[in-house]
Amino acid sequence: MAKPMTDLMDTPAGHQHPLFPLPPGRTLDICTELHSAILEHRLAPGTKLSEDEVGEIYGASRTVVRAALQALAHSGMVAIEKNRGAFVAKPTVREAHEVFQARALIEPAVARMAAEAMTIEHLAQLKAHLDAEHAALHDGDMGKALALSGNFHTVIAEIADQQVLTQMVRSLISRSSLIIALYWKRADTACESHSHHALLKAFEERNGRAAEDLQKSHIIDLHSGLNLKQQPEATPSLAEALTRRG
Amino acid sequence: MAKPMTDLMDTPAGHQHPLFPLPPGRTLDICTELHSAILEHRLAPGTKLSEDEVGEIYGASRTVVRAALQALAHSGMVAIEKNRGAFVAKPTVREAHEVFQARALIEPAVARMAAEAMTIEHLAQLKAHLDAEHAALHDGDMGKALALSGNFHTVIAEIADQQVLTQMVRSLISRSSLIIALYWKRADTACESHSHHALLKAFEERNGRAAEDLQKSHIIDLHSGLNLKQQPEATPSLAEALTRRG
DNA sequence: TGAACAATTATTGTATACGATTTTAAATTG
DNA sequence: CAATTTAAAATCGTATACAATAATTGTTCA
Repeated sequence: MAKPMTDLMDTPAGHQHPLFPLPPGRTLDICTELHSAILEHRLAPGTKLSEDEVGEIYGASRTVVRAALQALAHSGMVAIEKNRGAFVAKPTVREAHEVFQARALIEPAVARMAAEAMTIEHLAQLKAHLDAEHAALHDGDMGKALALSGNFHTVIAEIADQQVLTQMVRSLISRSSLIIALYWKRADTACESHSHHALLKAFEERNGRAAEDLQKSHIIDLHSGLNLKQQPEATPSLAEALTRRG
Repeated sequence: MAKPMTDLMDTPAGHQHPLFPLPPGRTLDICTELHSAILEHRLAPGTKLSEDEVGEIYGASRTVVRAALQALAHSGMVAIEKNRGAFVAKPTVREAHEVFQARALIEPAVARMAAEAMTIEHLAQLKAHLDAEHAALHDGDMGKALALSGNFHTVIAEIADQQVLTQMVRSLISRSSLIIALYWKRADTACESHSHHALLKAFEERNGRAAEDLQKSHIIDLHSGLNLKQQPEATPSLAEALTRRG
């Protein structure tokens, strides 16, 4: 099944990062760093990302920080407002619905493709992922566990060997992390683990149809675990002030 | 059916362009301009986009041009290579397949949603679109006709009132334009018109299922109209040299 | 006391300058 | 004459400086 098409990217710009269309450099480093921080819920939605501040933290000039922030804006993780600056994005209720509707459309199909392309190495990779997630949960590192949980979905897309869809899934997962930070109502974050293990079982059996159905149910379940009846915060300015100078 | 949810974007950064997450300004202007030029096949894939050159054309500094080029890179229309500069993207055969696979997955579902949300005004909008396309074709303005043909798909996504999916469709359509520029083998570009008219009929009948099926067939047909057996050009350097100093 | 207004501060938008890298072309040599 | 080396030119990566805009603070007046 594994065709000799080993090179993933034979475009002239084949050296750039899969997550951001940027050449290697400090710009990409800052992107990756901020991206991880957001995925691990170390940066709350609405947090101001001052160019000077970020630049001082990472020892970079405003020029490169600006490029990083704009890159994150294109991924939907950062909102840039004219003459006001960049903020960690705060998805609306509507966007939350749309993101999970899109996931329910795309990810089941991707899971089916992944099941058909699954190799022993891929299965081991997914198992390691679940183990790492379990370990993080055991250590009480909720942020890391959540980031790994989201990354599980991205890895599935990578296994499906569909770069275009992988990029879409990545963006949707990242935004889902912000949505969960704002709207998650359940206390049990470990419930995901069950779905992921079930998915793994379908993958082991190379059962594309089962993987598709499980993934669809899983995403609908995640969607239903959100409290999307109200705005995220009644007093956003106050909360922002508190989170600002924690 | 038309709910009172009139505001499309109630996020704090609600003033930015739907196509690029950029605040209004010259950066967005240059983005829009280059984007149109690429969609109308006035800029060929592989064309070098020198920062100085573009900046001189639009009377802007390199700073703003860079931001525009990076924005286009995030949409997949431009490839940036380290220390070499920006080029109009040249999708590979693999990417061409993936883009149309993604379209075949997403756009039929979007068409179904659009059919369910269709109003009289939307139908008039779509009709006007087809008329404009027909007029452009009659005037021999192939580039404009092609851009309008692609835009037809985007408008459907807008009617479906799904911003997240609309952004994805937009990106896929833009890349499709580049793919068609490189790999299209049929001479009859007007054949699309038939499919679009058939879609319009399904929309008029508010037949979601029919719209979904028609859209899927249409995209598969477009995919099959590509010559994806070979690399786009045997002597790319020559062609690039010609387009460079036209 | 509270609201409206004005001056200050801080932050972003843009332009320009300098260093690093690549490309191109000329010059040299076998 | 062709291939290689070397030097020049062009282009990009980054930093910094200045201008424009928004936020803040302090003041004044009702």
